[in-house]
Amino acid sequence: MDEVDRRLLVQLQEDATRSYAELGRAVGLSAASAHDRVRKLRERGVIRRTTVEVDPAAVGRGVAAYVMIDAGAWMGDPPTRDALLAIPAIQEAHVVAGASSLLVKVRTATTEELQATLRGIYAIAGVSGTQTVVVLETFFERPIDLG
Amino acid sequence: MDEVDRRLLVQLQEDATRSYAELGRAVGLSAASAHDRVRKLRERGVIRRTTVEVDPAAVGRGVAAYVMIDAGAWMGDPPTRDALLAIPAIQEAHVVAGASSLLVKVRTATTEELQATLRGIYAIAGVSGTQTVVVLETFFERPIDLG
DNA sequence: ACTGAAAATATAGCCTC
DNA sequence: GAGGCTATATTTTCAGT
Repeated sequence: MDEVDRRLLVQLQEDATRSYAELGRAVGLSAASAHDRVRKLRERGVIRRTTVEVDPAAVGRGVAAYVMIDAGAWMGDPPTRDALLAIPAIQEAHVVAGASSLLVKVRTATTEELQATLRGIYAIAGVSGTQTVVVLETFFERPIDLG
Repeated sequence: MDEVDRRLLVQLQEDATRSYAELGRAVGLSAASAHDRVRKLRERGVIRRTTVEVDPAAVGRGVAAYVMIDAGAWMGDPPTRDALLAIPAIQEAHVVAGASSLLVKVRTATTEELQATLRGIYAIAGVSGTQTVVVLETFFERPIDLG
């Protein structure tokens, strides 16, 4: 993970369709060497995967919300994780420090579906309460800053 | 946006390095037709961009936190957006409904840097308070469910 | 890490339904 | 308008150095 790797990651976060020739040019390497670097970044797990960012509204997932989950007991264990994974509308789940125990990000088509998702969350063992923050507008979402 | 498009998006969200031949096979189309569909999805903005997911810890951004920002006045306007954009550690920013006005996701190397970021947030016009939720462990982060 | 060649893939033009 | 076929241009990938 030297400066060259970091610059390759910046390029790929911006646009992962760039050719290795182009990547090499951007960081001062041949296409083959750039390719080699990127391959190693993948192998080491620094690059977890290559994916496409989809417009949520365009695929009927226009409602986003963050749900903070309160618990009577510790919920930071695999059974909780699996229970959350089983709810498709939950896009992210984190164990957090603070007033609540867990924080999840939910994406649904409608507020009715959001309500159904909350019902599903309450059904998980240990959940004693939730606070929901509905997203009105997303200002921006961007890659990790590697400056 | 028919069923075929949705299946293409599922494939690409999983792994955007898949060849068009492979994509075509997965949805029952020729490589050329699959390519055509994907091109149109990009043109229409359904696919916003192709990117790589980077392991935050591997690039020295191991600390994640959500910050709820309280405001005395309405902060859902472009000047606020620009002020948040100017803080590199802020990865996402949303205007939300609830007790707070804004919710941002922050990624830093250390808790000291998190503190500095909070200082930066307090410096924005209109901010009257914050509540920070520090991520202890991320259970999972996954693509939008297109089922 | 670079060069050069081989294999795989992406892309464009044209045709058909 | 959408899919499919063919041919060409790029790109990836793998030697060897």
